[in-house]
Amino acid sequence: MRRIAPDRADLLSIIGEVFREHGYEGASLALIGAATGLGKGSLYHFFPGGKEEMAAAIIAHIDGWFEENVFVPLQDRADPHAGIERMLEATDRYFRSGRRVCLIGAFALDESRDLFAKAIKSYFGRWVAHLAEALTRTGHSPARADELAEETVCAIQGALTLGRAFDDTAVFSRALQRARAALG
Amino acid sequence: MRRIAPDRADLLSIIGEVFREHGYEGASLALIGAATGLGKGSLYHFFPGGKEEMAAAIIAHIDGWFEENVFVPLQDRADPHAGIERMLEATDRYFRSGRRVCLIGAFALDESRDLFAKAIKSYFGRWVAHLAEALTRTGHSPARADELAEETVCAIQGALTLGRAFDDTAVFSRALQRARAALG
DNA sequence: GGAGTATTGTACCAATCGGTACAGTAGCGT
DNA sequence: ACGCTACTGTACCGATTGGTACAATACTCC
Repeated sequence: MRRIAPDRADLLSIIGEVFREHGYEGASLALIGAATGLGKGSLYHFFPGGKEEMAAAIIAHIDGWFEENVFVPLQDRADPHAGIERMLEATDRYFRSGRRVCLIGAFALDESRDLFAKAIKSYFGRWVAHLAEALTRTGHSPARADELAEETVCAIQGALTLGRAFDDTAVFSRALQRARAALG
Repeated sequence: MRRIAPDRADLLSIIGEVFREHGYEGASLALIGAATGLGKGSLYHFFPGGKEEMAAAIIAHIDGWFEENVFVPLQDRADPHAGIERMLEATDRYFRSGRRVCLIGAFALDESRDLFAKAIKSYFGRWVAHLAEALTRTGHSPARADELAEETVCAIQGALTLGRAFDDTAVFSRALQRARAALG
């Protein structure tokens, strides 16, 4: 009966979009099934832990992507400026220039935060910490680097919210431009 | 059978907290009933349109609060600096120094945005626009004022997200301090 | 105190929720 | 061709969802 042989990464991406669009509560198994083309049988075969395991796997998947494409570049000791630029590019790519919303940010807002608090805290914590370290390498004082890093991640998250509210991707582009100027 | 005679504002505040905490989908009538102490009979008496009417009424209620406490002060033509300071104080008060999350921002992220798109867009739009006007009065060019206003509202929204992720109200306080410095 | 309205609890509804059980099929290695 | 595992569809579960109906009670004004 196998229709598609979806590798796990594809599956996680699809399910991730459902969570992104509808939130944790709103993402029903019916919606997930429709989006993936999989019945409950298959879904529970891949994720015996059900919805909660799906969400956890997606968070881990996103976390892995950021680790590789955002956090690792920031640790470039040779050229911190290049690392920061690569982070901004990866961020723009990931959020599709503002067309996409931050799933982990959305989870942070409502009650689903309690289920995934550790992972959420770790994700944002590493983002800020690695950016701050890169900024100290570009010559900023540790205190100033912490401040700038937190400000930048706040600006990105806020721009995703406002961009979505206005249904206008330009908000996100402008925020990234400002970040580029402030960090450069 | 009447136990309490809750005025509508109190009722909206209580229900608002439920939506804030659980999101639109997650805020079930059972939760709302438990929080307010009202049965379905009463709830549907006050809000014949059900959950959607409740959410719309809450958005309007919040909108009204911001209109009065945030947007009107920003329109102070005599002393724009004082208006901006009053906006920052009201914002801090409203979000309880970061302990509270922005309901309208949360709605903007998930699918419930589609139901309330107009109201959400208007809320953030007026916030940015009135702040920008105040900034032109303090001597900024219109272009620079728009930029600063958008940046500030993004920073506030982002700080609410990060503050909640870290479970740390200091994130929000620092963001407001930065805003104060940038706008002053 | 009586009439009329505002408010309430309860019973009920079909639909959907997340989750389980399981028999059956597909695909693969041998 | 065989057996084993991976995968899948379907039927089903109890609980909960948002919503309706309505009779009963509380309150208000005359």
